Amino acid sequence: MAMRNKVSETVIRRLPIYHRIISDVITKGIERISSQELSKLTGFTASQIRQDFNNFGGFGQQGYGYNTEALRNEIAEILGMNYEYKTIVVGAGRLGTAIADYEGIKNSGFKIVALFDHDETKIGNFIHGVEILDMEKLDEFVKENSIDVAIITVPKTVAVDIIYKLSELDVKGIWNFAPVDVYVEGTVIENIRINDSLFKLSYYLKNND
Amino acid sequence: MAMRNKVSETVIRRLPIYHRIISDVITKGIERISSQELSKLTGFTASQIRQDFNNFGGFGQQGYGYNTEALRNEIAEILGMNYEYKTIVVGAGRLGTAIADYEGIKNSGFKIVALFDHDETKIGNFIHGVEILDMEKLDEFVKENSIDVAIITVPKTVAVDIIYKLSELDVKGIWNFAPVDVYVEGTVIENIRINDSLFKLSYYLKNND
DNA sequence: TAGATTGTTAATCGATTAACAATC
DNA sequence: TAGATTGTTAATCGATTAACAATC
Repeated sequence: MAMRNKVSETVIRRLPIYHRIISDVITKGIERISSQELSKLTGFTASQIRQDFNNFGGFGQQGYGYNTEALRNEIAEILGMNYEYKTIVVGAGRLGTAIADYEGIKNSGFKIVALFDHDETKIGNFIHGVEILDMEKLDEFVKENSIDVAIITVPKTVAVDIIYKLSELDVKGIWNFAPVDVYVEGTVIENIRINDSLFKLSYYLKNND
Repeated sequence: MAMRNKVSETVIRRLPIYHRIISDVITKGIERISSQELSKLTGFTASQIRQDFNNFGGFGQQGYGYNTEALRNEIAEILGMNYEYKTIVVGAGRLGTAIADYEGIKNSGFKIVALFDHDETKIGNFIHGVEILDMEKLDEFVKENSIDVAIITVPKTVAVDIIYKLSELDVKGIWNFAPVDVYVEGTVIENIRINDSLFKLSYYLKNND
């Protein structure tokens, strides 16, 4: 799988969907699948699916389709799911601990090594074997353990400063759950605007047809 | 604000962003704003912003720009944020309670009236004044209280069945956090694939330029 | 009025779909 | 081989950007 011209974000957004659906199919013991069948499962057109895959190289075989195992591995490789990222969770409230607890995280290559919080009643507790540390020790910990990724679940008011600081400390990726968009040169930031999705629901509740 | 031709989902997805940013601006006491200034704040082009708004009617004034208060109200109206939806949370684990607890929910017109769980140690507890009820009573409760919206935070394995059931019980909207895509005729379902966003992060960590 | 900025039409760009030759 | 289905080019569609007349 050689990487060529920049692939558009529209395509990247579909890759995790392909990965999930192909994984489901593999679980059912199915070894090959055509773009036609994938179309039924994903709702995308067969043509689009072939186009998407061919951004990264030819994964299929004419007259046969795609081998499900091979296809899943290719997509996992493209998405970087085979790497391990040392990850911390900043903010050990309900959301932070929910995320630390979440099955999907572990299987995706993000290894959570610590949580951080100011609350003294929380410090020292363990969430699924991972300790909650004092927020005061954040800088030191990040430096000493060369942390790759931080998941931000602190309130909006402090989130921005923490993200700037983590960027300076050379954290490479940020998964930000605080409802503010932050962009920092040289750091990959995914802003999760959970609220926005709720408004979308609200819109379609009103304009349902 | 009269509604005309179907507005594309691309536009709808931007509306919550406009709403959030205009709200911030209002907090700062700013009363008018041009598409040019909004462009700087949102990262969308001024032209696109004007196009987006004009899907719903002319909110601005030539030579002046947009009145921030009026604009926010128009967008809130379009998004249906002025309605109140009777909402339940199905699954009172860490994620379910985090969501029930979440500031953003209350301000967006979704009023959480109950949580549901099987776990007897949780039943009867209160999260921010909202009681956790026995999952067995879900059907009865939904019927008697004409629930509009359900937030699903139960595991994947049971999520699909619960969503089908809720649809039959006439719940109008579903905010689904289980990592399965569900579509049911006549019910508005927003599937939140929190995992997919993580994979996107993973991709950009690998292909950062 | 003159200046500013919208609303809207036209031009461009990018993404999706259709079609089919290549080939397993 | 014949049938199936990919990989890829060309056609279409939709979304974004540019431009500017309308007008506050």
